[in-house]
Amino acid sequence: MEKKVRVRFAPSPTGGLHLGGVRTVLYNYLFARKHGGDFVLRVEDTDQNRFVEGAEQYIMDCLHWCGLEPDESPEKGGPHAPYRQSERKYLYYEYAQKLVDAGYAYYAFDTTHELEKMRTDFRKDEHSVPQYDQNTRMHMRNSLSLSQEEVVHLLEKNTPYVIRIKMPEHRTITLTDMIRGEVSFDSSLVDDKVLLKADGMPTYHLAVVVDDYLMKITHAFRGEEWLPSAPVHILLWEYLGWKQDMPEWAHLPLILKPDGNGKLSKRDGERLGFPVFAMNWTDPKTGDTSKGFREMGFLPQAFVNMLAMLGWNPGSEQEIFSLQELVEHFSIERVHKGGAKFDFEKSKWFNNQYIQRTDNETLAKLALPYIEAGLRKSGVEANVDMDLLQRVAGLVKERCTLLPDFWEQGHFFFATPAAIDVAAIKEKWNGQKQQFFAEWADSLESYTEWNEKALETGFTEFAAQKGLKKGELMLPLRIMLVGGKFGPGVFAIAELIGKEETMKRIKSLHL
RNA sequence: GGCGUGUUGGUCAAUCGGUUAAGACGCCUCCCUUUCACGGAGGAAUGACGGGUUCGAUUCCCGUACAUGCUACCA
Repeated sequence: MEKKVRVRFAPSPTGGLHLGGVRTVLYNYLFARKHGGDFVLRVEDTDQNRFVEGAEQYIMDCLHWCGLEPDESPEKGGPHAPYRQSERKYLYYEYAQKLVDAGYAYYAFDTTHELEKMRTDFRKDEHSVPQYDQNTRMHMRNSLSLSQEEVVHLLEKNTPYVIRIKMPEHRTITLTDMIRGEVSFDSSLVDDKVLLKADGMPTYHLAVVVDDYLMKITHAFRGEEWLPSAPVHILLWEYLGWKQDMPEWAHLPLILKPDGNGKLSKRDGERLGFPVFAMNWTDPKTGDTSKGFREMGFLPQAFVNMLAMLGWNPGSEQEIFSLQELVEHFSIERVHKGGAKFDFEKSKWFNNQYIQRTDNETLAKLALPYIEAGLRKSGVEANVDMDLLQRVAGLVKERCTLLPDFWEQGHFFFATPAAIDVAAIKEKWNGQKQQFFAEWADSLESYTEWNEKALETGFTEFAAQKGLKKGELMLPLRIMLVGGKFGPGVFAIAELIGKEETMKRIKSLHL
């Protein structure tokens, strides 16, 4: 019988969750759902120096916002709890010790200074950087180079030590990656990675193998930056005697900066003016806040859809996918090998597409906070009629790419425009027009039917009566009602703001 | 420097050896709209470069270049 699919997202709680991280979550989630498997969230908090308060909760909040809920997590628990590596600390030592006993790993007593010295002393030329490996390990202080008595003595004295893997000399280690196919490494070129740190915590290398085994992970997705250390992990699976249970690997491509080169970083977002994190992230130490897609006004569905298409595509022309559709169409084999430059313009396009497809009632709820904030900012009492907001949302949604645009595009429905772009009509303005509008405004009083159609008909007839071209009057009317050259049809606007307000706005224009 | 990975238009990308090399974003032109958008029509790449293999290569192989990742008691 096939093993049940189990995947995991294993972030370090060190800061905000960026695009690449969310995409890794997404691919994990899609794969799990597609194969009826489990999606586990495991927190890799083994580095006490980099631990950031609140980061774990923040990550879970991001997953929740995106609608990518894990089946097992520190919060939810599950059959393999605990899901926080710091709470699993006691587990790892046993396996590290097992490796030492079997001769696959060794104790190393070197101090930071000794390591630094080795790296300068063994420097072969200007450019090469020596590493702790088969060429240097016998020159260091470890259980391979020291006599057994010395080792025992050091251990008894409680000398701080780490446990390092002993990389074999000449082995070609091959892994079959679901995205890249076969990738080979020469074991003698890989260094003796630290497995267990002096503080008793495992490094990523040990922890990921032990936990993936214990949690019965069948498919391991992670960023491409892990590919170089994959041979260490494969060896560990073998040395621990678990080779038949090793998950299938998939190393995901990186998300790159839109301009220049390199992978996308927090800095790029600040520099180029777009978010890099899923939600706002405030560093508790510096107090600095980095913008998030959520706060910028993205719909989570659009954000997720955009991310899915960054490095994967279904092979068809379809671009808009619900999460359910993504689950149906997703295949890890169609994930790209190469990194993709992030394009914020395309992200905005996705958001606009989603806004257009969202029903007015939902949109009104989403837009409400922005409308209220806008009103408060303009000193108007924020008492928004939800019924009106729904109709407004329907009218302006195709010109909104981000949620705050609902205020930009619709503020004049809720408050008399503060700024009137008189310059737009000043040149062609004259007394005749001034009079026309004054008279039309008065005639509005007698309208029994107040709707777009009646207004337009009435306006057209009135213009004809006065011998004026309707076309010359449309822009002025818009400026009076809206304040600028934008927005939905003028008569639809007049219908919504009502008779009284329409008359008031027309009459208040003086130039 | 070493090792790994990658390279189709400005960007995301289809093509699993034979097509006029899809489509989307962005850009430009036009239509619709006497606003702005949405929507619609159209315009712009010969596939990093050089060798092979093949009747035939963007698609397979090799080299070069470039890009990118790793090279921590960080993940």
